[in-house]
Amino acid sequence: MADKLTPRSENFSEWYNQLVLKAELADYAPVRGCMVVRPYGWALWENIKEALDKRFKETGHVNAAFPLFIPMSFLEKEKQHVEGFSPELAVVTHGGGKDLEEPLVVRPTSETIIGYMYSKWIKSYRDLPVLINQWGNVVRWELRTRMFLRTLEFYWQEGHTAHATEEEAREETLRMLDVYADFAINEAAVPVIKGIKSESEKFAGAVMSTTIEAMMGDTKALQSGTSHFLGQNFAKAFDIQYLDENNTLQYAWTTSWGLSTRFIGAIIMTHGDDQGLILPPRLAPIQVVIVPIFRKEAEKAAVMEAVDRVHAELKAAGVRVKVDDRDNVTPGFKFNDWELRGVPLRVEIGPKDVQKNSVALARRDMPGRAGKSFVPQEGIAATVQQMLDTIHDNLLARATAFRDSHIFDPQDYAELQETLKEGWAFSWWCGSAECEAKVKEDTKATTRCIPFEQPEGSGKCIVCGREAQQKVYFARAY
RNA sequence: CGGGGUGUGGCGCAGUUGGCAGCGCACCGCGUUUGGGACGCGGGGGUCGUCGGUUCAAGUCCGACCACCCCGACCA
Repeated sequence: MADKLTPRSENFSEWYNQLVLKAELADYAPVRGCMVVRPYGWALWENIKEALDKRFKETGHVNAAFPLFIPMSFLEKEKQHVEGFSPELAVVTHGGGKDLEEPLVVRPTSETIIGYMYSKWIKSYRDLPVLINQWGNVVRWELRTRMFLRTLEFYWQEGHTAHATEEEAREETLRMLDVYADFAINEAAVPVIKGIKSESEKFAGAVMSTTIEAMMGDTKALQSGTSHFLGQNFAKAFDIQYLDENNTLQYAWTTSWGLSTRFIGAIIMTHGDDQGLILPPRLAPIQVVIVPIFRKEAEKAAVMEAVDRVHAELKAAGVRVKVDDRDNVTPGFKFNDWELRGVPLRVEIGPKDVQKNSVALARRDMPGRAGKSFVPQEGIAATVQQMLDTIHDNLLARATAFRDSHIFDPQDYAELQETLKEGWAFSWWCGSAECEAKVKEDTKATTRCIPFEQPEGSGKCIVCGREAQQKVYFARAY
């Protein structure tokens, strides 16, 4: 169950794969490219869902559920959309033992079917805005798959909104990107950069795509959430029209935004170390594990009394806590086991602690002796909660420092190529697709985003040397 | 779809010249252990990826197929 994990520094990719399996987040399914999300992984996803859902509700959104099957013809109504998605569609041609009249696409995303419904529901400016989110699964027939990062089927949330004006829809797009960034930073301790996708990187059918980009432990970039301004593209394709105050027929303006189980990959690759997973305290399914330690039966009663008392106290304070009372493995084994699983804080209670009315605390973000401290049982709940916050802050600070120390400002194209082997480049870019394509061809790195935060002035494009008005992040990406 | 690799108890693997299918881990039982991955003894578990061929005899040789993993072109 818990034999040695390949060190992260030795082989990042192998480390990731082993970790997902050993920490029991997920397992391979009998179908290529599909995964089973195991209870521990799903509990993590449930906490992600909860944190996001709360934010969606606070910003006025409601949940609904749209069907898994979409008529093939719907996908074809928006030109860019069908071009973008047709290579990766799963199509159902049979049902109930018969050929279907029209093939059904297993949704790769739901803009089309939701657009169709919105055209039925929206008649007047009084019906707007429509702010609906859906939690569900989608299928994209990817060629190359990896657990959580890219699987044929994945779980996500997709928000779909319709507005009376362009301005309002653009505001919504940015508002939800802010929600994602707030979630990533304050719940997952994953630092992200907000920005706009280039034309070649944007969502099929969008006018503008925005993204939060995070740097993984191997310095590759991961798009961790996206929010799209769809203009009137889908409104025109699906005839989403309303009468305005002046009794004039207008097309609505729509947005969509999504964050998927891929984010679990972001958490793993941002925080994990050679010992295994490190889960951010606010999302961890188990925030604190209590390991009882005793030699003889005589010691057991006193130790367990203290364990039960601390357990009850933490539970009452709302801490997600588990007592590891397995009697077939040693405490040493348990330490390693829970470290592998990324539990942020461990409480050890043994005979010495019973004597001194103390417990040993071991924080996961600081392995070994450095992360151990001995604290009184008195006021344990407050101590633990404070420690969980400290761990969150430390994880965020550490990840931010790592990222910032791997973002470079190359001075010429040769330097850019070198830079992209060991981090990101933040460079002036003229905006042309040719320059973007050249970098991709030479380095495999793509533009990740044009960040909202831009320096003053202008510069020369790192590729072609022409005048450039904006800086962009180049990086190898997942 | 191109390149590489692997299919043998749950997992990781060994299996020589074709001749009784093995080892480690995990699992079950008992006992001793328990503050950083415990130990002893005793157990259970396999139509060797599939199909076909060669042979007295195939995990092993030959052929075909299938699956999965890794690396590339596309993507949340």
